[in-house]
Amino acid sequence: MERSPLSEAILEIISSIPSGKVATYGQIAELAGNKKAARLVVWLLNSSSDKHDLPWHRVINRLGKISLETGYELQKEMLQLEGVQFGKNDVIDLNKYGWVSFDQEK
DNA sequence: ATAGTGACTATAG
DNA sequence: GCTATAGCCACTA
Repeated sequence: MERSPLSEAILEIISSIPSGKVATYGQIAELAGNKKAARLVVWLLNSSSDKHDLPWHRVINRLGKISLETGYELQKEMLQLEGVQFGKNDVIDLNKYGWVSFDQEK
Protein backbone atom coordinates (compact mmCIF):
# COMPACT_ATOMS: atom_id res chain seq x y z
CA MET A 1 0.00 0.00 0.00
CA GLU A 2 2.94 2.26 0.58
CA ARG A 3 3.31 3.23 -3.01
CA SER A 4 4.64 6.66 -2.41
CA PRO A 5 7.58 7.68 -0.26
CA LEU A 6 5.30 9.94 1.67
CA SER A 7 2.96 7.17 2.66
CA GLU A 8 5.93 5.12 3.65
CA ALA A 9 7.27 7.91 5.79
CA ILE A 10 3.97 8.52 7.43
CA LEU A 11 3.45 4.89 8.26
CA GLU A 12 6.94 4.81 9.65
CA ILE A 13 6.28 7.81 11.83
CA ILE A 14 2.99 6.52 13.11
CA SER A 15 4.53 3.24 14.11
CA SER A 16 7.24 5.17 15.88
CA ILE A 17 4.90 6.94 18.24
CA PRO A 18 5.83 5.74 21.71
CA SER A 19 3.24 4.38 24.05
CA GLY A 20 1.63 6.94 26.26
CA LYS A 21 2.12 9.68 23.71
CA VAL A 22 0.01 11.09 20.96
CA ALA A 23 0.70 12.92 17.74
CA THR A 24 -1.37 15.20 15.58
CA TYR A 25 -2.10 14.78 11.91
CA GLY A 26 -0.39 17.96 10.97
CA GLN A 27 2.60 17.01 13.00
CA ILE A 28 2.95 13.66 11.37
CA ALA A 29 2.46 15.19 7.98
CA GLU A 30 5.13 17.71 8.71
CA LEU A 31 7.58 15.10 9.89
CA ALA A 32 6.84 13.10 6.80
CA GLY A 33 7.84 16.01 4.68
CA ASN A 34 4.57 17.62 3.69
CA LYS A 35 3.10 19.67 6.44
CA LYS A 36 -0.16 19.94 4.54
CA ALA A 37 -0.69 16.26 4.04
CA ALA A 38 -2.78 15.82 7.14
CA ARG A 39 -5.50 14.36 4.98
CA LEU A 40 -3.06 11.88 3.68
CA VAL A 41 -2.43 10.73 7.21
CA VAL A 42 -6.15 10.27 7.62
CA TRP A 43 -6.36 8.29 4.49
CA LEU A 44 -3.50 6.06 5.51
CA LEU A 45 -5.01 5.35 8.89
CA ASN A 46 -8.28 4.35 7.33
CA SER A 47 -6.68 2.34 4.64
CA SER A 48 -3.92 0.60 6.53
CA SER A 49 -4.56 0.87 10.21
CA ASP A 50 -5.37 -2.71 11.08
CA LYS A 51 -3.51 -4.09 8.13
CA HIS A 52 -0.31 -2.66 9.52
CA ASP A 53 -0.96 -2.84 13.23
CA LEU A 54 -0.65 0.87 13.48
CA PRO A 55 -1.32 2.68 16.74
CA TRP A 56 -4.05 4.71 15.13
CA HIS A 57 -5.40 5.58 18.54
CA ARG A 58 -2.33 7.69 19.16
CA VAL A 59 -3.18 9.95 16.28
CA ILE A 60 -5.49 12.82 17.09
CA ASN A 61 -6.25 16.25 15.76
CA ARG A 62 -4.28 19.31 16.69
CA LEU A 63 -6.66 20.21 19.48
CA GLY A 64 -5.70 17.08 21.32
CA LYS A 65 -9.09 15.64 20.62
CA ILE A 66 -10.40 12.65 18.80
CA SER A 67 -12.28 13.59 15.70
CA LEU A 68 -13.82 10.22 15.23
CA GLU A 69 -17.42 9.75 16.14
CA THR A 70 -17.42 6.01 15.93
CA GLY A 71 -14.96 4.15 18.03
CA TYR A 72 -14.09 7.35 19.76
CA GLU A 73 -14.79 5.91 23.16
CA LEU A 74 -12.65 2.92 22.38
CA GLN A 75 -9.74 5.04 21.27
CA LYS A 76 -10.01 7.13 24.38
CA GLU A 77 -9.98 4.06 26.51
CA MET A 78 -6.90 2.71 24.84
CA LEU A 79 -5.03 5.92 25.38
CA GLN A 80 -5.97 5.97 29.01
CA LEU A 81 -4.62 2.48 29.34
CA GLU A 82 -1.33 3.78 28.02
CA GLY A 83 -1.25 6.47 30.62
CA VAL A 84 -2.67 9.37 28.69
CA GLN A 85 -5.06 11.43 30.77
CA PHE A 86 -7.92 13.32 29.30
CA GLY A 87 -9.11 16.69 30.39
CA LYS A 88 -12.62 17.62 31.18
CA ASN A 89 -13.71 17.98 27.60
CA ASP A 90 -11.91 14.82 26.59
CA VAL A 91 -9.00 16.94 25.54
CA ILE A 92 -5.47 15.63 25.80
CA ASP A 93 -2.76 17.95 27.02
CA LEU A 94 -0.44 17.99 24.06
CA ASN A 95 2.25 19.72 26.02
CA LYS A 96 2.33 16.74 28.26
CA TYR A 97 1.37 13.76 26.18
CA GLY A 98 2.15 15.08 22.77
CA TRP A 99 4.85 13.02 21.11
CA VAL A 100 6.49 16.24 20.13
CA SER A 101 4.80 19.00 21.96
CA PHE A 102 4.23 22.26 20.21
CA ASP A 103 6.56 24.03 22.58
CA GLN A 104 9.43 21.66 22.27
CA GLU A 105 9.23 20.56 18.70
CA LYS A 106 11.43 23.43 17.61
C1' DA B 1 -8.16 11.75 -16.98
C1' DT B 2 -11.72 13.85 -13.83
C1' DA B 3 -14.29 13.84 -9.62
C1' DG B 4 -15.14 12.40 -5.10
C1' DT B 5 -13.44 11.19 -0.46
C1' DG B 6 -11.04 11.47 4.12
C1' DA B 7 -10.21 10.79 11.75
C1' DC B 8 -7.04 17.80 8.92
C1' DT B 9 -5.47 22.77 9.24
C1' DA B 10 -5.21 27.72 8.48
C1' DT B 11 -7.47 31.77 7.47
C1' DA B 12 -11.30 35.00 7.02
C1' DG B 13 -15.72 36.93 8.39
C1' DG C 1 -16.41 30.73 19.32
C1' DC C 2 -18.34 29.01 15.04
C1' DT C 3 -19.08 28.41 9.98
C1' DA C 4 -17.38 28.66 5.41
C1' DT C 5 -13.56 28.11 2.10
C1' DA C 6 -9.51 26.84 0.31
C1' DG C 7 -5.26 24.17 0.28
C1' DC C 8 -2.91 19.78 0.22
C1' DC C 9 -1.90 14.70 -0.68
C1' DA C 10 -2.83 9.92 -2.28
C1' DC C 11 -6.37 6.63 -3.45
C1' DT C 12 -10.62 4.71 -5.64
C1' DA C 13 -14.34 4.50 -8.96
